[in-house]
Amino acid sequence: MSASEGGVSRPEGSPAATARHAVTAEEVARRAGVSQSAVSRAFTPGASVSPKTREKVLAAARELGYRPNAMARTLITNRSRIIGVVMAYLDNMIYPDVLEKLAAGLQQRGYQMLLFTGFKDRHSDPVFEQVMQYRVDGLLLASTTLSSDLSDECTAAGVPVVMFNRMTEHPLCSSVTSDNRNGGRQIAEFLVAAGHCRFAYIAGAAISSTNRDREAGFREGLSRHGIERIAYAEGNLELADTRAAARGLFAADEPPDAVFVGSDHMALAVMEIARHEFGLRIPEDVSVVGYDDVGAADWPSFSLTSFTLPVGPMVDAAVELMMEQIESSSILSHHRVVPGRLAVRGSARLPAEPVYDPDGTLIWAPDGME
Amino acid sequence: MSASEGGVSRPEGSPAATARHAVTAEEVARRAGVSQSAVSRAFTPGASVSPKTREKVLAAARELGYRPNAMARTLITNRSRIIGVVMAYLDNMIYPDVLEKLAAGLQQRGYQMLLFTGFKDRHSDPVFEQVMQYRVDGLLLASTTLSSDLSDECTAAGVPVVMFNRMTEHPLCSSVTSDNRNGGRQIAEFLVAAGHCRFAYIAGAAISSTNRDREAGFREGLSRHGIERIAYAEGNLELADTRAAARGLFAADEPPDAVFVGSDHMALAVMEIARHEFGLRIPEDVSVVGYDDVGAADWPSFSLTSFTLPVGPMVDAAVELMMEQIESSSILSHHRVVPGRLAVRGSARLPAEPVYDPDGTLIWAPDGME
DNA sequence: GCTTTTTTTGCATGCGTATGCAATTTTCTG
DNA sequence: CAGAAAATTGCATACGCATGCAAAAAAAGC
Repeated sequence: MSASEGGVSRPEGSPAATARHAVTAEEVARRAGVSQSAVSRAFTPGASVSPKTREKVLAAARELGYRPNAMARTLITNRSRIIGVVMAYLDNMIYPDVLEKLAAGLQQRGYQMLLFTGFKDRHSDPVFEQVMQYRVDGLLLASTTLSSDLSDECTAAGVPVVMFNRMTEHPLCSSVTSDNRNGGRQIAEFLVAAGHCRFAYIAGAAISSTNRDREAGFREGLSRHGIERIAYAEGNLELADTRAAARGLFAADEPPDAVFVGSDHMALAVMEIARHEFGLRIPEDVSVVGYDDVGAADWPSFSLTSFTLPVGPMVDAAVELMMEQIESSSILSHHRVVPGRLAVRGSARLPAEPVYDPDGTLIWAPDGME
Repeated sequence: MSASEGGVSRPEGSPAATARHAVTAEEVARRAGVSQSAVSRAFTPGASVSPKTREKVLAAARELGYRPNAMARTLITNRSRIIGVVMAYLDNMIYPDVLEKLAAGLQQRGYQMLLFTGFKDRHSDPVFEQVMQYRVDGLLLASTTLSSDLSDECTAAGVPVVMFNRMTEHPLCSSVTSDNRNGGRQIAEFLVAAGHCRFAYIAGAAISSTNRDREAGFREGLSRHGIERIAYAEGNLELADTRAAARGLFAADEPPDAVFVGSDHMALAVMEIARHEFGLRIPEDVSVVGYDDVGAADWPSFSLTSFTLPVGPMVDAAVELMMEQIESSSILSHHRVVPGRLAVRGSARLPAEPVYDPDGTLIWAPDGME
């Protein structure tokens, strides 16, 4: 018996025995006295097996520590039960939330998640090859887009693509977004009603549909009130850029008295700059409104007025859209827009009167009114 | 030709043609006029193929849109090149960061990540079966632990387990943690040096090794100065619980003048409560110190003094540990502790003199001193 | 040019499972 | 209890690829 050091850490060269031989259905079959087919069927819901054999099989499986090999199954069924999830970055606090809810939703339907992330800035194309080699049953893209070519390849391979929080003009993708345009417009209405006159918009990823729609809605809303001059800067979803953008706006000759920031993630940074670098009071000196309604928006320090990104319903919609396509093995092109609402808090001045959308829906009313 | 509606959304019943027949190595072989083996070799780095045939194969593959089937390969090689990552929740902002860096690190080495998350509170055991069916080459557990039985099962299956930010007494797991104990102690030294006298500790997950070590270090440090009475409450890593814990502490007859909160995630919530519910000034009335040094700790609104969780180096260590075990197909039990340092900001009163650890290392010095 | 050595290639097989089909057993019907 | 119908079972095969082995081709040595 070799002397062995005490303590919790073993020396490098003393690996535990490594069998690395997984138990197969064959072995279970032998043990249970049935055929391999029987074992397979015992593990396939709805297959034709008598309760008696199923029991025998399950018992043998338990004894041997058998676990069906998902890879082998995939080879036969042509279904991996894996969804490829591409999420370039996770900075924006909504994405961890999305990830959790998504995982739960997929898990519940027996699907797993192959995650691709951590390649901020860059395009998704490089990871595409990898994803496809694993024969994912579907592809969910969040915080990123796919080139048109690759999208075609998915279609050719029969892999449905669902874009989350991004639209695409590509004809064979589905997408789930919040009501960005309406959100932008309602924020405009709200700010105008509060009597603001110098507006600014800080963009997220300028090329993304999400940003485009929020901005378009905002401009549309202001335009209805004859306001066309809107200070503009790009935060690019990066905190550093956002801070620079905010500094530029607040340092201007006529600084804005109302800023709509394309996402809460950036809006919080803008608030910090306004207060601590420019000594501005919020909302007395400047109103700040965000979009997404992340958890921190509700913290007293920020109390950020924000338009809700309904993560739960959006994830549900995305999962449904995905499952629908997988189960019917057909590529659809549905675009689901999930409504949100303006969460009014303290970072923006309150209007004196109720505010209505052009279509007549109530955006906000003072306590006790309407 | 059937009439088709215009617009971006197609009616439900009009799926695109779905081939769902992936190109196989066989087909590529035929097209290139070689054997299937040749195709396989053309795609296997280091295999024996002449440049000429490789070119022919690659050309044919490109024309047909061939992509090796990772599942089939796994079946043969017994290597999935997939790491199962279990991360019960992502609330704590360090975890999205971990996820990004981990994905990047694994990707770089040709590995993918099968993510399991979104089952807050519950144990990891239920998802375990799922993970194992996909024949992951390794298992990384963060923000969760595995029962001893399951850990054994991994060993039996030859799957290395690396715990991230958690230790385990199980003999056949590896782990990577920050220097929790030292962190806790340095924080104690720092607070004592600043002249505090009524201390409190708010725990994260009371059962976790991470919390245990941070707390032990903190108590040890205070004990060195004869301080044994420490107010205690559990935040349980949940914001709601944390707020309740903070309320309890600040509402006490003798509220603490220095609070060490087991993680920044909770510490920020504690600051909010202190300021906005109790009107306390930080650090004049109470010092708050956290652990992790998340991004928001550096925001001016918080300026949270915190002990660094060195995410980058920790992830690197975890990946290395994993690869080492996979490549040698042996289960090791290494425990790596990555050092951090106290990031001193404004949420805790500053000592007048430099602060040293018992072992002599400098924890902090006033500007211009030492 | 011919033998020896090295490189390249194809053949055949197996990885672990699902499933159509035919054989067998069980259940039902009268 | 016999016969028909239904349920269960095993056999054989295929999924797409990697790899040992032997055959063939190319390169090297003389």
